[in-house]
Amino acid sequence: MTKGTRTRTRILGAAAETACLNGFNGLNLQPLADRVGLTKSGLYAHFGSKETLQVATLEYAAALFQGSVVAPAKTEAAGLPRLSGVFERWLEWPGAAGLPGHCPFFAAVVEFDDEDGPVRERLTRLFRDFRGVLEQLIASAVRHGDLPANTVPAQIAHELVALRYAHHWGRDFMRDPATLVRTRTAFAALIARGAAPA
Amino acid sequence: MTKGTRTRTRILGAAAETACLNGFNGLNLQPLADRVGLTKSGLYAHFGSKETLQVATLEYAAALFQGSVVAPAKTEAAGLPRLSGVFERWLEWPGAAGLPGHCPFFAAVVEFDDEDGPVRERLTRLFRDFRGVLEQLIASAVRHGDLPANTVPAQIAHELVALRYAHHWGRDFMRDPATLVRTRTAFAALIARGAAPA
DNA sequence: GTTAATTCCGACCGATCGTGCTAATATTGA
DNA sequence: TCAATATTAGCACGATCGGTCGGAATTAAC
Repeated sequence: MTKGTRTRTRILGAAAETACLNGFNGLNLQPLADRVGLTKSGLYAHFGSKETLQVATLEYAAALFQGSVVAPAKTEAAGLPRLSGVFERWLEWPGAAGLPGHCPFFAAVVEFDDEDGPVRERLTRLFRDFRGVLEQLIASAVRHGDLPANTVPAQIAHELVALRYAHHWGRDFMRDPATLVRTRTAFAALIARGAAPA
Repeated sequence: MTKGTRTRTRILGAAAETACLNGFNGLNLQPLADRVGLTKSGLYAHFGSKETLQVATLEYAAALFQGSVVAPAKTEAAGLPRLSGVFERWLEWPGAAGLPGHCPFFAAVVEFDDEDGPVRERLTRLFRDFRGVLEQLIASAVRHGDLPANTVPAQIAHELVALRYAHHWGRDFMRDPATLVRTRTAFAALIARGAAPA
C-alpha cells in the first residue's frame, strides 16, 4: 500500500464525516485540508476536482453502508428476520460505521435532486441497488411465508424508504424522542398488513 | 399599500421560487436582486440580513401552503374525505401555489437539521403545527367511523409524513413514474389498516 | 408645493469559494 | 546510493459570498 493511497483513504474518511455533518456540498476544500493536515493543492493531487472528491466520498460511504447494513445479513436467518435486521441497522448505520451525525445519503438527495451530473447519477444508482436488495429480502420473506403471497415487493420497499425518511425527520430534525417507537410501530404494521391492496 | 411592501412581496415571491429550486441556503442575494430588478443593497433595505430574508420567505411559503393545502378543506366533508383531500393536495401543492420545483420545506429540513437558529426554530414550529392539523383530521375521521376507535393519531400522522417524504424521493429524485401509484396505494393501506398495533 | 421620510443605488470590504501552475520535498525502485 | 517518480507545498487568480455606508432619487405627508 503506497503512501498516496494511504492519505487518500485518510482524506475520504474525513470527507465522509464532513458529509454526514454538512452534506456533500459542504465538502469545502480548505477546512477538509486542515482536518487531514494538508493544503488545498494536496487534495487536488488526489482528486482533480471537487466533483471527483464528492463521487469518491459517495462511494466510500456506500462501502461503509454496505458493510454496516447489508453484509451482517449473511449470518441472519433468511426471511423476515433478515429483513428486520437490515431495516434496524439501516436506522442507525452511521453510528455503527463510526460516522457522526446523520445518514449522508438523505442530505445528498436534496442537494442533487435538480442538479444533473455524475454525483447525482452515482447516487441514484446506489439507491436503486439498495432498493433492489430490499425487494429481494421482501421476496425472500414471502417465500418463507412471513408475508402474503400477493405481496408486491416494490411497494413494500417504497414504504420502507418512507419509514426511514420519516425516521430521519422525526429524530434528527424534529428531535422527537418518540420517533423510534413510531418507526418500529409502522414497520410492524407494514409487516402485519403484508400484501398491498393494489 | 405603500410601495415598500409591494416590492417586499415581489421579493418574497421570487425568493419562494428560488427556495423551491435551490433551497433556503441557495437564497443568494445577488441573483435574487437581479431577478427582481434591484441591487443587493435594495434587498438589505427590506431585510437586514440573509437570515431575516430566509425566515420571511419561510413564512411566505407557509402562507401559500396554508392556502393551497389546508384552507380548501373547509368545503370538504369532515372525516376521511377531508383527510384524503389534504393529503392529495399536500402531494402537489407547489404547483397549485404557482411555485416551480419541489416542496421547499423538505429541502429546508436537511439544510437546518444541525444548524440551530431562528430559521430552524420557525421551521420546526411549522411542521409541528401541520402535524397537529393532521392529528386533528385523523381524530375527526375516527369520530366519523372512518378509522378504528383505537387509532393513535400521532402514529398515523407520522406515517403520513413518511409517505409524503418518500413521494418526494421517488418522484423528484429517483424520477420513478410509479411513485404516485405507490404513494396512493400506501395511503389506502394505511387507512384500511386503521389502528396502530401498539 | 414644500418638506420629510422612505426607498434604493453604487462602490466597496474582507472572507471564502474552486482551481490552476510551479517548485520543493518525500518516497520508491534499481 | 542515486535517479526517477510520486506526493505535497506555495502562491495567485477570478468569482462570489454576506454585509456596510453615504448619498441620490423617489415617494408620501402636510
